[in-house]
Amino acid sequence: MPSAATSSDVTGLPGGDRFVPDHALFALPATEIAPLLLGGLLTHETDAGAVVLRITEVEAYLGDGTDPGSHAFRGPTARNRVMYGPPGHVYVYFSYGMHACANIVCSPAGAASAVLLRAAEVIRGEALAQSRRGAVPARDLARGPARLTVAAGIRLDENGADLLAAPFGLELQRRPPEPATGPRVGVSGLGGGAGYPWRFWIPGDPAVSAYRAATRRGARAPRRQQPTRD
DNA sequence: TTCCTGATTGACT
DNA sequence: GTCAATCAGGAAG
Repeated sequence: MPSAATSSDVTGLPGGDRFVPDHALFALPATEIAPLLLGGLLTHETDAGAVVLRITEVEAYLGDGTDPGSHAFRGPTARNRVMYGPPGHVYVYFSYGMHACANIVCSPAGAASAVLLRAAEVIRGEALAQSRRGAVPARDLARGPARLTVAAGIRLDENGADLLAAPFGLELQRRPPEPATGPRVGVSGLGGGAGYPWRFWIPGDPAVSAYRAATRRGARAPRRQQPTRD
């Protein structure tokens, strides 16, 4: 169990038996860290103010070469180098040409495991999150990995930042809720399906993203061709 | 160097 | 339910 003994209450929110984890906790494998994050409070502060999220859904990705769904499956690259760094830091990556998604680096440095933050509930800074996300229902503000980063104001240039130091902050529940588990969302091939039930969420929580299996886009319109001159 | 794929989302039918 | 937007990473040649 983590050594942090007292709840310094970085969020100032009342209630809950919570503690501030230290970096040593994140040296555990991602599959062990992931369920511990459920119900935890993630704070991110910018000049515009702070947003506090209650984490409702996460996914674990291993970097030991056995997880084909992991960005680290093929070894270190410029993009995933943060995954190979010290645990307890934030790995933010650019996805689908338009979205940023946030992970927490787990396991000892070099192991390249991470936990993807898939969904959360905004419990403080709702107006700020609304200003970033537009007029959407409160439960949808951070329901989805890209939505979560937008609502919290997490930027790509914060890739590699320490999750346990400003502008971030994290409090975990001493007794996290019993998680539901299932296949990871959008992970195709061997990395998805029942063989990798490393998606964890709070059962019945409205701020959990909908499951979407990996989709292949074989029927998509032809890609833009180089213009032909004639 | 070229081309395809993807840990997504929101608009549209 | 389907589909397009958009770009970095990585495989293939």
